[in-house]
Amino acid sequence: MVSKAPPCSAAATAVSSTVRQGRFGVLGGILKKGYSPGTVTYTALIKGLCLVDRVGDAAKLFKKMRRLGCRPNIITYGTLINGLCRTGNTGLALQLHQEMVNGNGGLDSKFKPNLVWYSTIIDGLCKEGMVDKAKELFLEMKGSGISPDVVVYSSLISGLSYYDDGWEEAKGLFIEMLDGGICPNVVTFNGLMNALCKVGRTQEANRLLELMIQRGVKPNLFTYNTLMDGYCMQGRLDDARELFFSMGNKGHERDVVSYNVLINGYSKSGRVEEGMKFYRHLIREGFKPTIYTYNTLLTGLFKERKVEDAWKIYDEIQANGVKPNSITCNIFVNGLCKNDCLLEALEFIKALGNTGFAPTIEFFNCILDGLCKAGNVDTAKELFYKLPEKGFVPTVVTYSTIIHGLCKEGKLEKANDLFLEMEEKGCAPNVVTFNTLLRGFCQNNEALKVVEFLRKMSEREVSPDAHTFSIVVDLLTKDEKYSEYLNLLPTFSAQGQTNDPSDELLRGTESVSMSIYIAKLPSQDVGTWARMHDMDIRLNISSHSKEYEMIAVDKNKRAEAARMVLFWASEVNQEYVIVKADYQVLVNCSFSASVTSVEGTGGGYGYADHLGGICDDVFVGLSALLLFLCSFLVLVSSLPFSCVSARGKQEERSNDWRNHRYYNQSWSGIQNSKV
DNA sequence: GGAAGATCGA
Repeated sequence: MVSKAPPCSAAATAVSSTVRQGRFGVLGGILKKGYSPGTVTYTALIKGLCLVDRVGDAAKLFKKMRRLGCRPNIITYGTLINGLCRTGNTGLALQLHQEMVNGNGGLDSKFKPNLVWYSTIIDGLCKEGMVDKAKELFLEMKGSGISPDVVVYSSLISGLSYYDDGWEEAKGLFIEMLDGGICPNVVTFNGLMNALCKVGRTQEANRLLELMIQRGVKPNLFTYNTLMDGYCMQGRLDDARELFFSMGNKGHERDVVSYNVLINGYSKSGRVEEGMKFYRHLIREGFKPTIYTYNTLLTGLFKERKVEDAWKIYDEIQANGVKPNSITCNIFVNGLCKNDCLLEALEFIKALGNTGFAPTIEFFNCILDGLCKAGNVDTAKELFYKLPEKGFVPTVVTYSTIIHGLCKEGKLEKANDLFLEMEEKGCAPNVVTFNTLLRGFCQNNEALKVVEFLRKMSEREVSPDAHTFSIVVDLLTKDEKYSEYLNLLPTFSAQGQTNDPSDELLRGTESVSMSIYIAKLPSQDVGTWARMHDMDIRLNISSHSKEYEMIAVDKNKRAEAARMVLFWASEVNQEYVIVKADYQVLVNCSFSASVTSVEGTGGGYGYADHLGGICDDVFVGLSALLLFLCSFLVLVSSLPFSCVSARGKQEERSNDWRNHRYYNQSWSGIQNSKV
């Protein structure tokens, strides 16, 4: 069917004005009267549907108009692309964009998108974390002769905060726009500050604040909330608090987000009581709490095992008319399971059924984990096998959870069987699955099994992570025969390794050293961790694995941080004795931090001397690890740090190592022991 | 004319 001439503009106007009110019956009326809608009418309808968030229907209508031979114009494309981007369907928007540029295989006319549409898609892509795609489009746009403006730059700069190292690129873009004569505005500054704060570079963010004031750009509420969150993430709660109270003086009243940020800071640092105080303050001041407020508080409460208080908060959510979301439900199910309130968790899920909330496989993963943690791995297995009947497809997480439960109870053979079963069913094991099994076998001193699974891992091209290394280190250091195992360790395939090997090596060694002492810390001692905020240490407590992960944000403070943590640990927990592995960590940290004056004797060397007295071959163990890392990277032929020295800024450090007597001594030891 | 920024879990 070919469309007739467009209907009279009066009809299109009627459609346009009524769709805005969401009255779509008008279209039916027009069709019944024998009018055939044209592009303008369709576009108006699509716009109306987008306005009331019925983007799916808008897309259907778009398809229909094309099927009926009515050609979309540039405004039709623009309207739909806008709607799709706004509702998190940027992938589809991108497809449309490409059709629009290429002319849909000759079916439709080609159009040249303008600045604002590029800006819309780039922003949408950034919001959905597809920053690489956004960068591609950015180049495409520049290639077609459109100069990006401050909005496009700002979108990209804030999008880059998705990546840990995004701040460097964000900074580059910032400089690029300055060079191009485009003035950054408050949004641009906020975006860059956020990228810096996300990785703990609050000092630089502060300098940026000064710069913006200098340039006459007035900071706003977003600026201060961003900075405050940066402080919180570093555990610098006192600074965050100070900023919170000083905001009023700077002419920016606090908003509910300011409260949320601070409450989140306290919750994450194991000081939920203080978070609660700010929550009460918020209510007293007449702010309306949001679901963020509650989710944050609940996370903190469950983390500190305050299940009763969590239920009280749940009542307050209802009382204050705030709508819980899927995150709230997840926090509850997870929190209850983790706090051994399995029955309550089941009740909770049952209650969710009445609210129309549909549990997902992730919910069952929580339940299964809860069952396993409570030592009911058999019940968990029963539930696990019932899931497919109910239409839930077990994921790699589901399998890994059960495998974890089995390993925990020493049922390693059954764990091994389930591994085979998951592969049979076509579910690919990931690094967590392997780590779980490896840990199980390590704890049982089954070195041959460890080697077998490392080999499987390499065959399936699953890249090991810091935990894998830490598990292997554990085996290497606790067993005298580590050099024998070392010869058995497979050489990992270089395929699938896209990262810069020297980067990987550095990350690997640093994470390993962290993991070692983390494993030795008293795991329930939240108070100790709270005292770390002066040290610029970002704390990430993973409730799932009940292990602590920490990153000293400032590399130069790592060694100091490690020392402090170890001594706190021995101070708080009388049973805690500093062992040789701890010294190893200190030495390793000192070197990796290039700190030269810890404990007076000169950084890592000082600890190395202590270490020498305790155990001469500790460095042999350390080098064994390095060698393992290197063989994994197929760098066996070169010295461990020769690849590192390729990076100019690490030159000094690698020399430190190579000249060090322990290092040389142990290196020759390893060379001899290698067949 | 339109487009951009901060807080929650796993």
